[in-house]
This record gives sequence, C-alpha cells and structure tokens, in this order.
Amino acid sequence: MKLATFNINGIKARTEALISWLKDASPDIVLLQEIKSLDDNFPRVIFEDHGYNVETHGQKSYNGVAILSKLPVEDVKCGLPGDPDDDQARWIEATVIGKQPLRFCGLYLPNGNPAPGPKYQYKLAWMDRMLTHARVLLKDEVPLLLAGDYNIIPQDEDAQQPKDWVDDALTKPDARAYFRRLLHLGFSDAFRLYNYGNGHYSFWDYQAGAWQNNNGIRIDHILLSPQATDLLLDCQIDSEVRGREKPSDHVPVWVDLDL
DNA sequence: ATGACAATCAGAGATTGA
Repeated sequence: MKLATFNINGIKARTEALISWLKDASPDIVLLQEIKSLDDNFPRVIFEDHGYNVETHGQKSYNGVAILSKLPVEDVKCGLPGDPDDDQARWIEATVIGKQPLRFCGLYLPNGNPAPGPKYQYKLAWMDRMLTHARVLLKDEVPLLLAGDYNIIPQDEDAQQPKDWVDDALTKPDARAYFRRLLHLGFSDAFRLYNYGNGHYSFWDYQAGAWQNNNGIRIDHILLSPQATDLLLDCQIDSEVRGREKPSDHVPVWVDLDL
C-alpha cells in the first residue's frame, strides 16, 4: 500500500498537476497540505471520478489539509487537540483497514517565522500539543503514521545551504528538539531508513533558480511508529515533480507499506 | 541587507509562505 504526503500549495491552482501525478504514481492514500480552500470549494468530484474518497479540513485562503484514499476511511478526526482557541486547519487523521488497520495523521506544522516572535511561540506550542497527542495515539498499539509538512529541517545534511537557515524557525534548536522528542517516542523518519547523505530534498523555493541548482531542503516527513516501521518496504521522494508545469514548491514523499 | 516567486482574495496590493 502506497501512502504519500504532498504540500500542494493551493488545490485550485494545482488540480491538473495533482491529477497528472496521481495517474503516474497511483498512490492509495494521499495526505495533502496547504489546500488553501474552504471544504465546499474543494474540487472533490474530480478526485472521486479518479477513484478516491475525499476528506477535507479546510479554511479560507490559508492552511487546510485533506485526505484522498482509494480505500474507505474510518473514524476521521479534524484538528489537533489541546487548544480549543486554535482555529487553524492543520491536522486530519483517519484509519484504513488493509491486511490490518493503519491510523494515519496528515499535518501542516506551523512555519514559525520570524523567530523569535509570536509565530515561533505558536509553532513550539503546536509541537508540544502534537507530542502529547502522539503519546495518546500510540497507546492504541495500532500501526501509526504521522506525515506532512513539518517545517523542520532535521539536520544540516537536509539542506543544501545550511548556513542560509541558521536562526530560521525551520532549524532553531527548540524546534529541532521537539522533532527529536517525537522520534524518541519510537517513531522512525521513514526516508532515512532507505536513503543516506546529502542532496535529498522535498522543497525548493520558487525564487533564484533554487530547483535548477538543487538548492532545497527536506521538510516533508513521514514518521512511523514501531509497528508501522515493521511494515515499511520503501520510502522515496518524487523530486522530478518539481520540474513539471506549474509545480508546487513541495514534492510528494511516499512510503510503501506491507499492509 | 534586500529581493527574487507564487497563491489567495479581490478586483490593487497586502499577506503568507520557507
């Protein structure tokens, strides 16, 4: 079973490009971020016509996450618990049943710039809530997957120009520490189980020829609980998507699970 | 040090992103 995460940077502007990639890659499940759309404006019928069930958690203009799934999805929950005043649409989770159940969460973690500042504090508070919620989800002992745009460059090898990201919210020590705390709960960064060293990125800025120069960063991640890691067959980044017509600035990251 | 590029809402230009 192939599951992908893809920050689409606006579903309305990207519908054609997304359909094209779905035809090529044939993922069973796609977790989308930055749909930048209200639920009612999401072009759900076109994806249903291509065989996907659609679940959305949108908001106007900003943020917004969604699930496309060839399998029926159960027990869908929207919003990251822990702050009733947080109205930003950044979290969606659901279960599919393959050979066994899989619980998966699609997330769009706050960018946090400029740091320091209120946006960075929101990012850290959000990561603290995510850590708490991950602990709760792990108690079910069902294979668990946390995938999305983490807005975290885990280590310097995950950027072509790490010096450009010093003092940025994507690399600041407090933010990286929260990412490590997630790993310490037992999660694995799936990509690093199948890929090594420099040069592997999931985001390239639109500006200054970043893609042509492979000046990228790896910020879209798939974290697997121990039981999900035991199902892992492969994890790769579809970087060539960045070179297509009218691309998002992110590309898909996917796992193949024996599920 | 700044801006470069793109999407959104709106209907110009500000806001946000990373």
